[in-house]
This record gives sequence, structure tokens and C-alpha cells, in this order.
Amino acid sequence: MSRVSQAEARENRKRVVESASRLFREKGVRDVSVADVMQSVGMTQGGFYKQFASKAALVDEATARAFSDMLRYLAALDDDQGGHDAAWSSLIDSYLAPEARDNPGSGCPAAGFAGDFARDPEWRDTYAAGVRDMAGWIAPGDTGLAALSTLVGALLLARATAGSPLSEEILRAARKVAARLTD
Amino acid sequence: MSRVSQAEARENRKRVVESASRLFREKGVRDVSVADVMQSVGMTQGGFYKQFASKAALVDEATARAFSDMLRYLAALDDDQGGHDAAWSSLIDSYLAPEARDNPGSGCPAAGFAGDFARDPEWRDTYAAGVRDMAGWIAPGDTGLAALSTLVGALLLARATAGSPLSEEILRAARKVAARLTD
DNA sequence: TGTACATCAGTGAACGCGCGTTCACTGATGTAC
DNA sequence: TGTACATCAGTGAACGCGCGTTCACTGATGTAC
Repeated sequence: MSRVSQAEARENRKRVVESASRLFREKGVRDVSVADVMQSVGMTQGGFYKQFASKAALVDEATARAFSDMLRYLAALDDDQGGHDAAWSSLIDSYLAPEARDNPGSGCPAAGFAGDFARDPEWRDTYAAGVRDMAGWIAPGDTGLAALSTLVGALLLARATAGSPLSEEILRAARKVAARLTD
Repeated sequence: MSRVSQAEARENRKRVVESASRLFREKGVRDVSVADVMQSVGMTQGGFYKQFASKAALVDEATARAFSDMLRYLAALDDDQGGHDAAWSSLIDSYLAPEARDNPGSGCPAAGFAGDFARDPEWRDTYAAGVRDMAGWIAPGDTGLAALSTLVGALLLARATAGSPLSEEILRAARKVAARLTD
């Protein structure tokens, strides 16, 4: 296969971003190569640079995409749970569940990218916009920011201690406290 | 220089661990090479394997060392501040200060290694033991674990959004909330 | 509508580079006598 | 205490490997007429 239609190429590009957004959260930006991403959508690495200027550009798009998916999910939660209080309560339970800890690829981008971005200024604008949106969904102002900090911190600590009983203790402790934070 | 005395070698080994504990927190385990660590103590990479089985073994020792330094610092805080409540209050302020955000190398190992360890089970036992100790210092049981989650989450979010006004907002919000958590 | 040709999405091999680790070597240290 | 020799901490070059990126090439797509 060589040239494909413009529509197909656009579709391929989208699949690359979607797959990258999952892979980067799952294994980390540094541990996913351009070849890995392209292979995950059934293509070879060479074509990557026909669609993206660099791996860094893909990271930026994948980050934006992950936050946009997350915010769409949060909006749906408001609808499904019949009100924001119930939606927030439901988020706490699913966000701090062992399943969320064990599946970073489909999980929160604020947590999934925090480790990679804490030392690299390259994608901070995109990341900061997403964090602000997520915190704003939880609650306005300081309350939302502090509550998001607790969720992200607990999830990352639980991931980094997974396998130890401490991991479940952290999730349980944060679930108990998080509900109080927005009172 | 070739062979040095046993005492000197022991001293060199200790300096390697100390420097690694700082460098790994500052730049990340993946972005600090064995050669970087050895160069930071004025030696060449070849000698590394006379003292350590692998880079992974050094990461483990550096992690343990960072937590041990942190716990000694916390114990000193109890003494200096004349009581645990004052020490905890003082920790909140220094932990969530912009200076702490900007100097991960000398900062909290629970935050500094979280990103690197969240996806790698290799050092989880050492990490989990340190996290349990830190949380225990803050307060027993769920309270300490949840409070530590808030501190770590806020610090990582602030680092990953540094340069944006959001970063300072996160630190301020978490400072306000953290004090309430141990009531 | 049909034809001739330019375009360009994707291929697969190659590039330069930095990594963790290995290894032959050096020569001061440590030790047996 | 002095001597002869074995040890081994540290050196510096080399190894195999995977990375991000480049590039000549392919051939179906898109377009000018």
C-alpha cells in the first residue's frame, strides 16, 4: 500500500492520535516509541512524519485529545447521574477504584501525564488548560483545585505502591476524604 | 588514579548514592544516565559496576536514601517546632511553597519518584515503605494517607503546570485545604 | 467522460546518537611471610 | 619492621541496542485539460 485517499489519511491520523493518547498514559511518553505508536495502528514508522512534525507534536495532540475525552466523559456523568452532586460522588468512586489504578491507558490524563510533564515544560500549556477544566468541573475555585490534587495524588501513590496492601489503603482513605472536600 | 583505600571506596559509594538520590528526583530516573551520576561525583562510568550490580540497584538505594533523609527531616521538624501540630503546619507551608515546586532534587521523594515508579514495579517495596512512613508521620491511618495524597498531588500538578498562573493557584488551594484534613 | 501526469501517504532501510553494561588494563592498597 | 606479591577500585574504550528522524522509492489518488 502506498498512497491512500485524503479521507483515509485523515482517518489514519486520527487513529494515531487516539492510540498515542492511550499508549502514552499507559506506558509513559518515554517508553512509547514512534514505531510503537505506528505499529499499534498497523502502520510503519516512516509515514509518521508525513502527518506530524515530531514526536513532541504528537504528545501535545494526544494530551489535548485525552483531556477532551475526559471532559466529555464528565459532562455525560452530569447527565447520567441526574445532577452534579451525584456525578461528583460517582466520579470519586470510579476514579479511586482499583480498576482505574490498573488501567492508566483509559484513565485520567491529569494523573497519567503528570509524571512525564512535571520535568518537561514542552506541553505545559495544553496540560494546564486540561487541569483547569477538570478542576472547574469538580467545583469552582480553590475547592476544585484541592479536590483534584487529592484525587491525582491518591491515584499516583496507589499506582506507585500497587502490589502492596498500602495501595488499597490509599484509595480507600482518599475516597473517604474526597467527599468532604467539596462541602 | 586507580585503586583507592577501602575507606575511600566506601566514601565514594556513599557519594554516588547521595548524588543519584538528588539527580533522580530532579531529572527523573530515565533522564539520568549512569555516566551522569558518576560524572556528578567526579568519576567515570566504568567504575560504577565495581560498586553496584546495575542501575536498577542504584535507583533502589537512592530511593531508600531519599526517604530516610526525608524522615530525619520530619523528626527534626517535630523538635524544632516544639510539637507535632506546629510541625505539620510548618510542613504544609514549606511542602507547598514555590521553592519546593522548583527544587525537586532536594524535595519529597514520594512526589519525586511517583511518576517514575507508577509504571514500574521494580522499586515498589522500597517506595511503599517510605510512603507509609511519611503518611504515618502526618497522622495515623486514613487521615495521614489522604493528607499525603493531597500534598503529593498538589505538588505534582503544580510542577506539571509551572509557568502558568494555575500552578500557584494549585499550591495556594492545597495549603488552605491541607490544614483542615487532620482535624 | 477520458486521459496524462503531478502529487503525496505510506514503506522500509538507513543515519547519528546516547544508553546500560562489559572488559582489558593500571597501579596503589592490603596482606602473607 | 620490611619485602614480595595478590587484590581490586577506578579508567577509558568498546559492545549491542533502541531511539527519533531522514530519505529514496512506490503507486494509487487527485487534477488539469
